[in-house]
Amino acid sequence: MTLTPLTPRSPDTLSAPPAVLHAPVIDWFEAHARDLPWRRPEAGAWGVMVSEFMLQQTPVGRVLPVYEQWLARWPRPADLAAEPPGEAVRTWGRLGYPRRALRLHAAASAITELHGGTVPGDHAALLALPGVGEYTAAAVASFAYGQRHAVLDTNVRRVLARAVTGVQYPPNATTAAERRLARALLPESEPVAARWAAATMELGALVCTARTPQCGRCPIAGSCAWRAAGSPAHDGPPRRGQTYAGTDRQVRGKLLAVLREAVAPVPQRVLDAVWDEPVQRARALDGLVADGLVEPLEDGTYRLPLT
DNA sequence: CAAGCGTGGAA
DNA sequence: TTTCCAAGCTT
Repeated sequence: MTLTPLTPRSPDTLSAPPAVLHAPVIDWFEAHARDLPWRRPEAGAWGVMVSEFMLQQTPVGRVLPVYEQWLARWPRPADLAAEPPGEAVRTWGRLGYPRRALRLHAAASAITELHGGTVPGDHAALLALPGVGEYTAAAVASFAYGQRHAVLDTNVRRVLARAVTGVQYPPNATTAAERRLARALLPESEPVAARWAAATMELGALVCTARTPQCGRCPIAGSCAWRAAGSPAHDGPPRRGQTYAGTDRQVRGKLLAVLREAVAPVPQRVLDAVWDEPVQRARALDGLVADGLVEPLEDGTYRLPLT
């Protein structure tokens, strides 16, 4: 089989969607997909949704144990909705970005009240749920309900940037051009499109990785525009890195860690011990309260929210 | 639309 | 050691 390298071009000029990509990527997926619990049929739409929340900016390996605990304790949205949001925050553990736990709890409540306890399959209804954005709505509709959507996560964006556009990395923020390209590449058949979405994501996660892509194991290396161009290094402004040490985020993390472990309301002085700079400490705590992650009590103690 | 939001593993 | 980065969302 001869693969013709794709030359860099805009989606507007795609005379025909390069279906040459579909079969190799999907075949590779059939052979190499990881056996993840949220991909098994018994996960259901709720399992898929829980996994998508947890996987927002958190690696698979750290999600796995918490996912299992979560589904065992709250097998349906209504089970979670019946408990205080603080229990969601506590069970979230150290996955990071704990507002996601709060939003997942709020989403479970909305699903219970507005959708009879069943995760909606409608893209717009999904998008209306707390914590569900463009990516997560498409992912749930596609993975749980087999629908045809452009599922644009960081993995897919990187695969398309390289294989089709011919650059090492996608832009910092998702662009209209990327959405157009992803839509143009979507297989016509609904089930094939759903498979394609999962397959491109997995290819980005396992082979077409950010740092050291394993091109030797890539099913479309022969038609990759980036390789055809000589694998040029990223050109442009450096990708925005995140600092952490000394930030409010770090302080928030320390404060919340204390509250997660506590079985009773925590006195102010215990929280004061986690950070010595009082202005930043107060700002961080205020922020947690404002976010609804922490509940201040009349007596000056704090706990995870009951409401 | 850029900034803010956690955490830990790997290079 | 430092830096990068991991299935984003909200404001």
